[in-house]
Amino acid sequence: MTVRNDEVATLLEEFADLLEAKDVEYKPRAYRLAAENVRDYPESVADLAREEGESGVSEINRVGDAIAAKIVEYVESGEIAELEELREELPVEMGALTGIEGVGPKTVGRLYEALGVRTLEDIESAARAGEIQAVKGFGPKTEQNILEGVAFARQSTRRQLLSDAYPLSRSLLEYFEGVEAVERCETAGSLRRWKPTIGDVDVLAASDDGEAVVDAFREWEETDELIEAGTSKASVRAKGVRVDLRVVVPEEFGAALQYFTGSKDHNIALRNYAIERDMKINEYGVFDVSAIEDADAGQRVGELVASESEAAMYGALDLPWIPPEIRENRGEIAAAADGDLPDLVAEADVRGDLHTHTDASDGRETIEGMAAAAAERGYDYLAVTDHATGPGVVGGVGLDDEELLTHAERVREAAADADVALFSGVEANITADGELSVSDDVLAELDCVVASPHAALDGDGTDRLVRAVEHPAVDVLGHPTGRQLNRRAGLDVDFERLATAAADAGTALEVNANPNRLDLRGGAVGIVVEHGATVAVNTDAHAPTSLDYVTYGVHTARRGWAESADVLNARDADGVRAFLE
DNA sequence: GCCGTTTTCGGCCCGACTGTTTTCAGTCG
Repeated sequence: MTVRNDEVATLLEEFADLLEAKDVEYKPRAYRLAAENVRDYPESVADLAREEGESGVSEINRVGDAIAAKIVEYVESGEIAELEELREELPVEMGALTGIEGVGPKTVGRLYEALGVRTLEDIESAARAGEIQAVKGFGPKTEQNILEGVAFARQSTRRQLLSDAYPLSRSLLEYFEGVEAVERCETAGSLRRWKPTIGDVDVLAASDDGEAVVDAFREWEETDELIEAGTSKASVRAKGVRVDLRVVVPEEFGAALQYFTGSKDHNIALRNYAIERDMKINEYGVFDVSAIEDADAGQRVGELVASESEAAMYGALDLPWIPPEIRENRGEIAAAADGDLPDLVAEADVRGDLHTHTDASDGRETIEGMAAAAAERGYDYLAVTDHATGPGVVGGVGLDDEELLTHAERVREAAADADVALFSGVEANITADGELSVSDDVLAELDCVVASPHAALDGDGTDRLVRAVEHPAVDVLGHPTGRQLNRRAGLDVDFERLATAAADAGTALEVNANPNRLDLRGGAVGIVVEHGATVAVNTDAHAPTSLDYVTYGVHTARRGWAESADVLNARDADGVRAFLE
């Protein structure tokens, strides 16, 4: 059994919550920090535990001897004795209960002590019975808020996909354009960094009249429910997504935008970079504190150097502006200081799509319709890669060998009248052993062969995927891990090995831009690019509108530091033809 | 429980908001 990093991290977070509920000091924070670093650790922590034991695991940042021992214990035995004891002492469904807005570990602990509340059902019936407001420290408002929060917590434990959060943020920004009190506004937070899933939407507005902006926010047509509102910040629920607004004065907009975009790790590293240069950076600006004795004496201590724009904020530290997608403290500050920031691929660089479907398999549009949609986007070419039959794709959806050849002929006929170059192709299935579901002589007849895993999507997939990229007919490895956000984790993959094999074989690795997939993810793109392999940003579109997903794919590739030269479909048609041959 | 050009013990980010509290605790980002 493989133990995933996020599984270990979740256990450590439960540890933290249980300790916090018991009013233990400082340890909860230690467990949470360790959990974050375990979750972000680039390799399998379980493998590390098995191969190098406690000393290896304690090499992870913020993981010391005690937590390392617990991780090893979990990997070896499947449980942690001390966590089991804590669970017995406080037998509550911690994750579910803290999912209620406004309910944290301490509240859970107190309600368990006072009322024996263990589950969402318990807390709901206690609230209905009026028992909660009778507990010291709780009142009718809190009880009512819990009651309202329970219903939402039941259905919404998931993180939002970009395809939910991004359009919502655009809608709010457009609305604010018409609000007089708003001078400027911008998305911040993980959405601006284009993380594949979003906890909530953060929007920042510049105004000298915070109350007017908050009032307008409350009247936004998408607002379903007000969560809280003050004079400088407010939160609402809109289409099931939490939207947080902050209002700052225009002079400090850049500082606030930088601060609230994060990531937290990037900001900590940047703060330290500033301190080393006798500067101080926070959400109000960059300050020169070289002449100040106590730089911690206040929020705006020292001589203000920059605050109005983000570029000026970085410029005050002698750094070029760093694109939000790479603000993850993965070396971007050093690269910026050295003048080595990548020239990231842009959406306008994309010249075509190499993984699309038509009504010949499970798409909803004809070859001609998809070609017209590609032309309308200004593309130079489109590959028609309908499903082949095979593991994970049933006959009736996928095409067999004979149907593939007929379909390729129809693509060639359509190409004569199309305003873009058309490549005939297929999305073949990769079997559990790494073989393809289409015969070699059929593959040889097609311009563009995408090979993707559609079945047996768990366990280590490296051997199988390496075999597929080394197949001479394969041009693109489609959605390599097969993950689906909020649904399944997909294959475990040694991306270094896969990237090396792909670079040697001249096969591109896909960033599938479908917002349910985003596979490869940004971190994997970084490894792929570093090892010299080529990336293809494809939408896997099953209808013309899905070609728009390219936005999500490009920003995911940018999270992996991909430049235009790394991206196959940023080349012109001849360049792509040369690669496919 | 973790960590150290504040280094082996003594600290651990912090401000806004809400609700309950008569001066503050819990949650959230």
